Parts: sequence; structure tokens; C-alpha cells
Amino acid sequence: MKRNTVQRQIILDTLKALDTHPTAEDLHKEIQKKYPSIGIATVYRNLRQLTESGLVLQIATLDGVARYDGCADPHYHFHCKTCGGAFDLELNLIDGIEEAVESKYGFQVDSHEVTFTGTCTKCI
Amino acid sequence: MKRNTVQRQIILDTLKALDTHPTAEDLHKEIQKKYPSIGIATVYRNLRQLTESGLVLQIATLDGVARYDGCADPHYHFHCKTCGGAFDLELNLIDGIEEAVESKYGFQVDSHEVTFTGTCTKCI
DNA sequence: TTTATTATTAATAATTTTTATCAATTACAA
DNA sequence: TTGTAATTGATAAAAATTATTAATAATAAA
Repeated sequence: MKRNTVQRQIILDTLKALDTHPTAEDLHKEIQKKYPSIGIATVYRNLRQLTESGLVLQIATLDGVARYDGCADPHYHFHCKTCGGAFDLELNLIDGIEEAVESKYGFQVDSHEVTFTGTCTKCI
Repeated sequence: MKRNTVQRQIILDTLKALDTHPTAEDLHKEIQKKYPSIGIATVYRNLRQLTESGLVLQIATLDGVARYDGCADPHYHFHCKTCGGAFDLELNLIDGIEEAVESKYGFQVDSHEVTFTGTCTKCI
């Protein structure tokens, strides 16, 4: 059965406190500042668990490194191709688009993600 | 200066002939059937070049493995979380959404991608 | 509370994916 | 045809992620 470990809570809390969208390694480094004993494998393992349970959002990036988002409610993202950063966007979610795909293709749609690519204000 | 090598042409042609969205390894295996001498590094190298020049589209996936799309004109995708497959969707592109992000955030937006996640008809 | 069970951990080895290196080759310009 | 430098194939290296394993600790049962 799933257990409530302090490590998992620390990982989730630290992720939620960051508004960047850290990679597993980023998050591990941040955690190490306060809890140097927590290993990188534990971070990976728990990020996967938290993603599966829906508490954490995994963001796909073009450079192949997974980034994580502690915010549960859905929103869209912008990726800067210069600095690699991922930013939240406060846009209204597109309405009815998941249902459109389900009825047109017969797929079962769980979620959708909209990602913009370009250059952020700092990097322009 | 950029050269026109037979390898690059083979890589591009093979990718265009596939309607799946292969990973670099998938594509390399497919190419090896006819051209066993072409190495995996050449496939990676050219996929990156072709992506940079805009002839090929790189698709971010949640499992962290890059997939490639030989179709130049933009369209949306569906990812099956069971089989890992990526499918093209023929939906109308969302209108004006890039401009909305540019004016709201001041980012320079080059493109946007909409990705649906769920279960495909085969895997339901 | 104490004990037993077993999920989880830290550390690290192994795997997977992608990029860098480098001598040989080859496309293109002169 | 010849010189050049971009590209190639092979492979080493790097980066990212997952598996392994003995030790630890969270929870249930006694």
C-alpha cells in the first residue's frame, strides 16, 4: 500500500513552492539545500508517483528533459528556446476541444496541453 | 556551407514516407532495411539539422523520447499513453492564439502545438 | 505498545537516449 | 582537377532515467 513518507511530502512541497518548472535534477538540487540526504532516485521515483496520482503535472519539452509542475489545475505553457525556461500562461482553456477529438477519432482523451514556443522577454 | 548529402535525402524521404512519428531509433531501423551503412549518429545529426531548417517537425513526448514528423505544415497531435504512439489530428488550427500570447506577455511566439493525451482506439 | 510486514529509501550500478570526437570521405567551388 | 571543409561512420562520452539492493521506517495486527 502507498505510504506517506516525509520525502514525498518534501518533494511535493518544494515543487509547489517553485513557480519555475524544474527538471528532476533542478528540484533535487533545490531540495538538497535543506535536506541533503534525499537522493536523486527518490526524487525521480516520487515525481513519477505524484504524476500518476495527478498531484503533479509532467511537461513535455523539445529538449527531451522532463519538467514538472506542482500546480494541479490545467493551464498552458510557453517554452523559451533560448534559455530553456517554461512559463505558465493564464489563458482561458479552449472549450470543447477534447470532446471534438473524441467524437471525430474515437480516442479517449484524458487531457490536452497547449505549448507555445519562441523567445521570452528576457531573451529577446 | 550546407551540403546536399545522399544520407540526408534518404533520412528525409524515409521520414516523409512514414505516417507514424518515429523516434530517431525507429527511423534508423527503418533506414537500415535499405541502407545498412547509415549510422545512428548521422540520423540524429540530420534530424536536428532538418528540424532547425524547418523541414521536419520535432514532437515533444511525455516519456522524454523525441519523435519526428516529416510533415511540414502544422497540425495537432494525440499521444496514446498505453502504446506510446503519436497520431496526427486533422483539426482546424486555433486562430489568433499566438498573437494573444504575444500581446499579453510580450513573448515572441514562433509556433504553438496542441497535444492531446489519452488512449487510442486500438488500446481502449 | 510491541512486533511483523513490506513499501520506501539512499546509494549506486545499469540502461537508455543523445551528443561529441575524430580520421576518412565526399560535395562543392575555384 | 584540385583544394577545402562539411559530412560521414564508428565509437566514446555525456546526460537523463531506471533498476537493484540492503537498510530503514510507515502502517497494520497482535
